[in-house]
Amino acid sequence: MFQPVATQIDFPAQERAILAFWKRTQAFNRLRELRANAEKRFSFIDGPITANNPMGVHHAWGRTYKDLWQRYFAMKGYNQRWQNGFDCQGLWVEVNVEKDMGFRSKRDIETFGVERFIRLCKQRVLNSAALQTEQSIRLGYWMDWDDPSELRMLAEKIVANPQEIITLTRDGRTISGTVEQLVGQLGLPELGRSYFTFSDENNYQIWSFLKKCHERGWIYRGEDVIPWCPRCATGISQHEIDTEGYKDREDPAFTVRMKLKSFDLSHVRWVSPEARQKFERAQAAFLLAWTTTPWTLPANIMAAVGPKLTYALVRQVHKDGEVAAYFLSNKTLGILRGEYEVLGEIEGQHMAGWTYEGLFDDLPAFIEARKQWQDKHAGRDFEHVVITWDGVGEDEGTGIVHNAPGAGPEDYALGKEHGLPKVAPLDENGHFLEGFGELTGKAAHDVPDLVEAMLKARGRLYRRDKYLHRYAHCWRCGTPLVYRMVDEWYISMDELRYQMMAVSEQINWIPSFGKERELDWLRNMHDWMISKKRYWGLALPIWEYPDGSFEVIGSYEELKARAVEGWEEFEGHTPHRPYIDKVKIRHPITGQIGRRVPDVGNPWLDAGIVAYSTLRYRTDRAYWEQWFPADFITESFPGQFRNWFYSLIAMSTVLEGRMPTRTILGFATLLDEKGEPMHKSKGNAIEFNEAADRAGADVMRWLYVRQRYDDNLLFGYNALNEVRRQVILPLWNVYAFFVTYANADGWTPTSEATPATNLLDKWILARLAETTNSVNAALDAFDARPAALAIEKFIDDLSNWYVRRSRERFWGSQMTTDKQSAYATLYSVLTTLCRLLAPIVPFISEAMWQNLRHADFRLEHPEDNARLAETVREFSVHHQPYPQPRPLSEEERALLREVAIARTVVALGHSTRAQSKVKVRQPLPKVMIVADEEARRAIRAQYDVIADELNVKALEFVERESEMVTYRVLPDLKKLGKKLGPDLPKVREGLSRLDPDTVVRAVRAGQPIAVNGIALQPDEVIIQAVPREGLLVAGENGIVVGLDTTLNDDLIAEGLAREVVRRVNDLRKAAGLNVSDRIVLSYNATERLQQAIRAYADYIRRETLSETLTETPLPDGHTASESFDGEHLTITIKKV
RNA sequence: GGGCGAUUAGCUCAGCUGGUUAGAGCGUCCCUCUGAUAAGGGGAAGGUCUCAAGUUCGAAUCUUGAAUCGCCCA
Repeated sequence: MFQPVATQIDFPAQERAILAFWKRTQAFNRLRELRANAEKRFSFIDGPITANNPMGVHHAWGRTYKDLWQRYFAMKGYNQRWQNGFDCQGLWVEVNVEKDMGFRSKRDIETFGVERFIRLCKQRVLNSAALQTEQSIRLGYWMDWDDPSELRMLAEKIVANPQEIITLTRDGRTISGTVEQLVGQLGLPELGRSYFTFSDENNYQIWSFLKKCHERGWIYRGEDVIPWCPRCATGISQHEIDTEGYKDREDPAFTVRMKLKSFDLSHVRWVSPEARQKFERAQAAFLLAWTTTPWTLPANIMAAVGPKLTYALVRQVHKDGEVAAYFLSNKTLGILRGEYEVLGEIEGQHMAGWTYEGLFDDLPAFIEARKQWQDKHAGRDFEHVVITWDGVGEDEGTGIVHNAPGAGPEDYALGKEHGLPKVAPLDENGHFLEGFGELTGKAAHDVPDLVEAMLKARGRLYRRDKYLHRYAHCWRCGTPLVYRMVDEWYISMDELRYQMMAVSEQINWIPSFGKERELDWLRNMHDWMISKKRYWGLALPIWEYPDGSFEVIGSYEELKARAVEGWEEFEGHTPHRPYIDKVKIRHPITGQIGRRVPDVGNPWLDAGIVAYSTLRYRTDRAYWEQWFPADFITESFPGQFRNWFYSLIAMSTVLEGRMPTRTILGFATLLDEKGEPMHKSKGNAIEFNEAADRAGADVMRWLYVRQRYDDNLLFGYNALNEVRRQVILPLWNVYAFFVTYANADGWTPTSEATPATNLLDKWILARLAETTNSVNAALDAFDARPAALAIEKFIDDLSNWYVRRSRERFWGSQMTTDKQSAYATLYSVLTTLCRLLAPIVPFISEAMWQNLRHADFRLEHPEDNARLAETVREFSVHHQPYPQPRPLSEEERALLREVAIARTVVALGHSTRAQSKVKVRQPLPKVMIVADEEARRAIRAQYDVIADELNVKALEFVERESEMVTYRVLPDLKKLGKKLGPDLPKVREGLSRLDPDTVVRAVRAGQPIAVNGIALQPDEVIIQAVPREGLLVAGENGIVVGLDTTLNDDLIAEGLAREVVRRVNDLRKAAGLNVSDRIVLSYNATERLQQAIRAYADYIRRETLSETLTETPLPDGHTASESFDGEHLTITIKKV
């Protein structure tokens, strides 16, 4: 006996029961044991999930793929590592801890204490990891998970007392150490389970990578002007400003007047001689420069003009009587206020070298800058000068760009190029430094009004406008960025770039455009900025000496050997600030004392090293060799070309010059059902837990798996419900159907396989083999969608054809050979299907498997679970071998074609019935079919099935086709187009005039046809059969089906009998009877109906499991009364 | 500013190298089956294929331009 199966089932509840079953039986550990000694290995490396917040439904998408292929290869017998990863270090953790603690700046952290702050960061990571672990388990994701309660215990203790000695157990072994030490060992061989990028090994492995870069001369300290987040007080690297970093923002646009000091008018084309005189009478000449970042104006050094642009010289008389001359691009005159007069024109290239009075030369910062400049340049001063730059446009502004080399990246490069000084106005919090007068201490984005007032006081403001543009914001905290001149550490890409491109070429990118994207990124990327002026992260292993030289330390051991100071304070701690900062080293030659640069590392270093750090590259090279490179990695595409994929490839290229993975699968972005990004603040976000509770993990997984990789996934409950209805429910219903009848018949699986003789059985087994082949091929190619679609089609065939057509075979009370065969076939199909489905929908496949294979063990009973795990070695569906592909026999292929044709005929028949409004319940004398020889063979073979489906007494092939169809003869355009060209319309027209029947006869006889003097070969025309009125044609096979709707009394009576059967069975259902319950039936009916019931009494009794059928009213029982087809019927049933 | 891609039914998308009547799923409406019943099946309505010009016997498909929207990079 199987456990009874409910058709109305709460799938999420069932999933929770399966999770409990897996936990009690340690099903995952059994799988690891079963595969531990396998020769074949499938190496998957997990891209670490940011351990910062709960997991979202977008994470579940990628994690479904990760689980899918790990399970698939496990079933195929491959050994695996099953290691999940958490990304732990970096600004995102700091930002959240700051938020929790109410910190507003780095100073708050310093006041609070860096050491305590780092502990809070570790705590947040551990708590998030615990939550994400629980959620991943809920998704059905099988990994070597940590115990969430252990992680929470560590999280609590890492703050309470990191030096407490504790003991953890693993497989009966105990491992002791301080909390801090053990946290630093998470994921390492001793403790196992998920890797954490904050682990000691991960950090030290990056050290050795950086040392290797340094040995090649690629590490350098560079001064640059970079995007800077004033809140986080750190640089934001090029890698991090992705499109999400840009947001619309309104800024003030200032047009300022820069008063010219020296200029050369010899190239000016004056509009008239008077114009020149007018210019000379003006009080002053100005450049009109434009900017949308007014806070950079106090750092202005230069003004740039486009060398090829043409500038107009205009004269304006202002209200206060000032007569001024202005230079601005002649395409931007619209920016001028009031009346103006154009005096002349000059090319930008002739303006180079002109000088102007600085806007803020009176500020102490400028006075100081001049002093320093003069000290360096033998007393020579610098001038504010006009330079030319191709980057100047005239679509907006004035065609003259103000330039502040200390406050903009292009400006910085231009300043360098022209040998001009840089005035850096901002401190690390984005506030003005000393020497900027009233501006000092104010935030860059807060000063427009002040700058406006200062410019006005100096007579330099021309106008102020509002300007809406896309502006870079901090990707973590959303603060608008500034540009700031700083020292940062870089890895030079000069050589590495090309090596990385070569490595990227070797990788199989899915979808294939991924490779081009990565190569494009590599071609264009700047040197890799690896430093961050923060606290929580990789301690950059760079020790600097007072003379500016530096060394890179490659390991813990090396540092220990080199340490001359502070080692005692550091020892026993993870390599994080502040302890690591205590360690000092001595320069081997100069003897100077070096201290570590305070910077931490770019977090992508942490994630990129995992192909080495988690595979024991430093400690167990043989192990590494076994698992490197990965066979497969997968992450969401957007962003990862510059992030994880990039850093993974970079580090592997440096360390080994090899690809880190053979295949990279990328997929698009998850959006809400309307196609909009999910945001908590927008209220359209769906929490993972909520989705799992409402829809179930299997349903979610199916939605993910059937998604196209390069399309965004529009995720929502409608889509989920669709999957449930189309895939999960039909599957479950077939299973429930099987169990219901098998139990009613007392059927149990036998070991000997009975060869299928019934055509339906043979057919569904062939379909299963066909499906198995497609699914294997798709999954081998890491192509999830075709696998899901093939299974969907199979489930549909199973449910809507095999089971529907086989139903009657399960009904009789006797156990016949055919019934035996039907049970055996359906059982075999279901158990194979469970295995086929297992990697995609691990829960429902397990639920079905356990009942089909281990019905004696109750899933919900812990004692049964224990007994099962003891007695059956491969007790879970996930321990089973995956269904293997096999070639189909010729007979099977023929059968598949045959059924396809039969189903076409049925579909056409149903369609004609619908059109003629004769319901299927009413038997009809015959259908007439036009079909070619192959189709006729198929139809004959499936005669009974078709007749029954269509409820007709006979199928009849129509010999004289003209009874049912007329013909249309068309030219085969593909063939004739090339051959005839412009003559085609003539032939086309001519052909349409010929008698179709004559043409058909000729074509069938293989004779050419003459059309307007051109001979067409038989294969150059296409003959279409056009069904006559009331008939239908199937396009592909040219099959035409017509219905004979003539009725006689007998057919009508039979139709009425079927109505009665249906209504009785409705009543049975309404009365809550079992399908096998027997009843007594009484009725009262109008005349014609009464006669029909009498005539078909046996049939009705049989179809309703009625032992008696009488007109004597039953005293009690369930009664229904209905009218149909002009008749009236009252029935009463009673269970016996 | 540069590069790439997209624009097809109310919605989400197919439509290969030009070819005869442009498809699917969802949604809507109608019908229907019923020992799977909080399902299943069938049918219908719905499209100037973003716009304009060109190439061609023939253009959703190729070319050019425009518009709009994405993505990537400055």
